[in-house]
Amino acid sequence: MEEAIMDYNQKQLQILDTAERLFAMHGFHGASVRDIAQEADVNIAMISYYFGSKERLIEAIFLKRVMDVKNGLDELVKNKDLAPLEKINKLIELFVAKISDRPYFCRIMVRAQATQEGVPTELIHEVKKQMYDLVKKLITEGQKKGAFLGDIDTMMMVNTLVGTSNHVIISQNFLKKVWNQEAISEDKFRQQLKERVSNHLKKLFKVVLTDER
Amino acid sequence: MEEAIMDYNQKQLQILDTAERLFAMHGFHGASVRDIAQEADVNIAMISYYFGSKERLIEAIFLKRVMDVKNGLDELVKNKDLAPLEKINKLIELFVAKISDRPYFCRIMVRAQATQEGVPTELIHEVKKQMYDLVKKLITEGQKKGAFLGDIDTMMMVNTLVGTSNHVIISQNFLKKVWNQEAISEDKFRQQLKERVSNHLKKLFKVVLTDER
DNA sequence: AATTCAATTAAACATTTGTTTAACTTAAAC
DNA sequence: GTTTAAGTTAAACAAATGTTTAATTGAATT
Repeated sequence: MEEAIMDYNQKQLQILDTAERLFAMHGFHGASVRDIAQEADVNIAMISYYFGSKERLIEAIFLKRVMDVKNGLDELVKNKDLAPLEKINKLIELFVAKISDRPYFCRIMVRAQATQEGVPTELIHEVKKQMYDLVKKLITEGQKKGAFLGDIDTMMMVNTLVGTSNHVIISQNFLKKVWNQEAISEDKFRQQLKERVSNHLKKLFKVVLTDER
Repeated sequence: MEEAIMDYNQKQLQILDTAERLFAMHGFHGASVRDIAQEADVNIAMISYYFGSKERLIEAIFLKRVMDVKNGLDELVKNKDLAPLEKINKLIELFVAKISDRPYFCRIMVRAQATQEGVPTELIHEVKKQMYDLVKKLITEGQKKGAFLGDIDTMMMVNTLVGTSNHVIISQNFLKKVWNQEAISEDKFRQQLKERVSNHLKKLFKVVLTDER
């Protein structure tokens, strides 16, 4: 991968950030290059100049963000001295924090999984596979140590972790309305939500994986 | 709602079905009216003739499908004589079956929740609210009868139900690859998946809501 | 001071977009 | 058989799309 070490200049970062937001809110085809250029306050030709094309632009966004997630997962594996359930809890915290802090990219990811609209499918599958394998490993380890129960649908647990987290993030606006929390600030609400979904998932995994409550 | 009772003719149904599939796979802006017309084997002008515009076309799709879900939920409420956990199980079965049998619409729904790309937001919020209220009611009832535990984050349980189901459906292709099930047919696999996610969620709810395993 | 090359721009490019038009066909109603 | 209205069509429409061009600026290098 040629662009593994990419240091973008200020203007390139403006473009990337704006594009991420607009792709998330209107979809790949719904966000025009002109809109992106205007909101990023750059000339429209600069996008082709720096990134080559619209497709390559969203690819750059993916490369930038997916690497983050991968590195985060790797970091977790190194923690050898944690108890099985503590490792699971760490993973939940880390994953929820990651997508909660990048709600725009989370939306793009969800879209990309639902379809294949000009998005690097292999990259997504790769990072998803990594996630599946990690959870599988953590649960199997816990079972071998006798800390976790035997009959667990590991794969479905991953789907619950990822699916619940994603759903909460993308439904943020709806939840804010339903819970009558429209007064408090965006950031504050996101922080609360992060906490709540994190605790919810931890409890869920604990009660499913172990005998304790 | 003027179009509550809409009986579409053959050609209109062709358009609706094709549009549902293409909107799901390429997004609202990614699927052109020309593509839809061509794949549905109708003249392009027929879409404006029957539905007025592209926006009104996707609205028609939503009206057609969302009503299905609403009616399904209403039907469930009538079952008075079921035990609390059996009601929950029934709800899970019904919900999973509904979105599993309509994977294209499921994808459109997920997209629509992630953003607001020319889609009737109120309609979605309405049916989501209904879902939330129903689960809340079922759990509260179970708690009053002493069948369910006390400290339950009801809202997050809904997010787990909806989020997990949606995620499994939209990740279908990925799961098929990861599990090396690429040999079996599309329908067969979807059936297996439906069964599996349904059982998973039932077990999840049981172990969280009650003391039994 | 002259040269070099990346950065920046407005304008133009060819396609594709959603929608409408106006002519034509079909088939039922009178 | 004529009239009426819905169904159907190819063509045309203006607007928007992603991308490229060719000219110009800027600043560093020679």
